[in-house]
Amino acid sequence: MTKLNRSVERGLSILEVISSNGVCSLAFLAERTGLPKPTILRICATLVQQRWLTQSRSDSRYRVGSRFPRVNSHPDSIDSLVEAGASAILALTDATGLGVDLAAPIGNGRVEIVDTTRTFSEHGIFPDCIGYRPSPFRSALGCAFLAALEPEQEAEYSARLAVHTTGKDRAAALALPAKLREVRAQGFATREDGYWGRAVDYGGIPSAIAVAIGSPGHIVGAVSLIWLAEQHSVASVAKAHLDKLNATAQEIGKLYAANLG
Amino acid sequence: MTKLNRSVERGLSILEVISSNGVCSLAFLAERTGLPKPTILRICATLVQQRWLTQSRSDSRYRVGSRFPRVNSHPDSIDSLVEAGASAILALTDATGLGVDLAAPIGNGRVEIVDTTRTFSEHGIFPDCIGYRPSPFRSALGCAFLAALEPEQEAEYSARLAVHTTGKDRAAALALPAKLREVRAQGFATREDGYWGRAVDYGGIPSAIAVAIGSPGHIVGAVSLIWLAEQHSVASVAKAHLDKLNATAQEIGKLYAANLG
DNA sequence: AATATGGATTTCACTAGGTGGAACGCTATG
DNA sequence: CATAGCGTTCCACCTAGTGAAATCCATATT
Repeated sequence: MTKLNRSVERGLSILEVISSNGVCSLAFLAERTGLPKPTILRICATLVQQRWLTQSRSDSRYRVGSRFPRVNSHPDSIDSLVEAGASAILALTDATGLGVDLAAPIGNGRVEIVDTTRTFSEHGIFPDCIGYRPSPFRSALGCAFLAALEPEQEAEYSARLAVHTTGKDRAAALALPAKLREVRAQGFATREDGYWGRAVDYGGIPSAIAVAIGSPGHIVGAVSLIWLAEQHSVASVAKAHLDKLNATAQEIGKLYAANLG
Repeated sequence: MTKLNRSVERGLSILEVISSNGVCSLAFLAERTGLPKPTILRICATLVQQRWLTQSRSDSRYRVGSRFPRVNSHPDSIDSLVEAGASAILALTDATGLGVDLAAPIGNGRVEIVDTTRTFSEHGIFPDCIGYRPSPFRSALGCAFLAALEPEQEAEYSARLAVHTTGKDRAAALALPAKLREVRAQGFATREDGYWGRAVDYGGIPSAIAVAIGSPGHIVGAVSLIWLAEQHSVASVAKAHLDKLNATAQEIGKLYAANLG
């Protein structure tokens, strides 16, 4: 058997973690890959130098770079969505007292968080989530997006997503059809219990509900309300704020369409 | 300065060569990257094991695998094009005595060779080119395709292509606008002198002329005539066969449209 | 202001892991 | 049958990668 190259293996696993999770800190990469930090630092430095990754100047976290052969993403449409959503999500935060996340599809059935109103002092949840790509199966945003798609497109994406799925996500992927039926029935998606429930990353375990933005067959994103699980139940937040969340989604959708037209 | 990781660098350069050139043999990779073959073999074995590459069982050449975050390709439309072109390119070979290549766009401004009539004994040029992605700037097929696009789409693609361009291709990329004007003026595209002119890969230095298939704004591919440079000049082949080449392109375009309708 | 915390980064001695020239086996060509 | 070029294997060499520990640095806490 031909020998393999360990460094290349490690480089690929880092690329895979970043490409499926979006922006990643060194510590997060260490946790996910099980590699020592200096090793990751050197490999990431190489990837950055080759522009497969870029590194944020302020917090030195990594995300995919210009040379990464990405699935056709539409940076323009992401910009439009952020612009369309800016004031609406602030208003929703004011009205509810909760954090609001805005996510855009990135073309492969997944979404990426593109804006947020979270602040640590107000919502007890760390705000540095922009660029993060939550699980398509287990997160509120991811499920809201998938549930709103036309059946054919949903089938195509979920088949493609299943290929790259491992570990806990695998189980969630198998349970997806049931979950999406539930989402459609109740009119909003929820974050799976325990999903990414590392208190250290949030300051506390979060709960969230999310709905899609757009009309069936042309979904342009998703918005969510997010709060500390210990403070409110999903049911109570849904009862109190779901209508506002839906109104916000519709407003953003309209504004988005208007901006493009 | 943080140290870099040489193996990772090498792995990336291999991925880049394969992703832009399509199917690649070990020897081709060795030539392009300047690395010794055993090193490439080990790195490719790693990439194959991680499914970033697949290796053809018959001739052990490499191409992108299921884990490679690929640009959306359209296998269906490629199939249609091959079907639509099959008899037409055979007829063109019969009529001209030259080799004919058929290429389809892969969605990022580049084309991939999807069928050929080349046989070594008849045309003195090796036929194992299917799956290969010729340079968008320097090959006849690539330029014919770009020159036929609408200005906006051409601008978008060439901007995107320029990002990933290095070495000799970089110079060619800068000269592209002039080259495309020339292509439009004379009605066909030519292979750049010396482009991949390694006699060893062809049995001899080839020349080629190419035209696009389709109507402006909806280009579905390109066809080329290819021959040994020492046997005919570009001018003489164009004078003798350009009309047949154009007729073939039109015929394939019509058939393609009919098959889809 | 001082202290504590938890990241990112640097250092450095060690040696596992990668290297590549040379040799091999195979297949197609002449 | 000889040749050429390919992918692949071998293996002695030693560099290039490693990772525990130390250091730096920014932010939160007292």
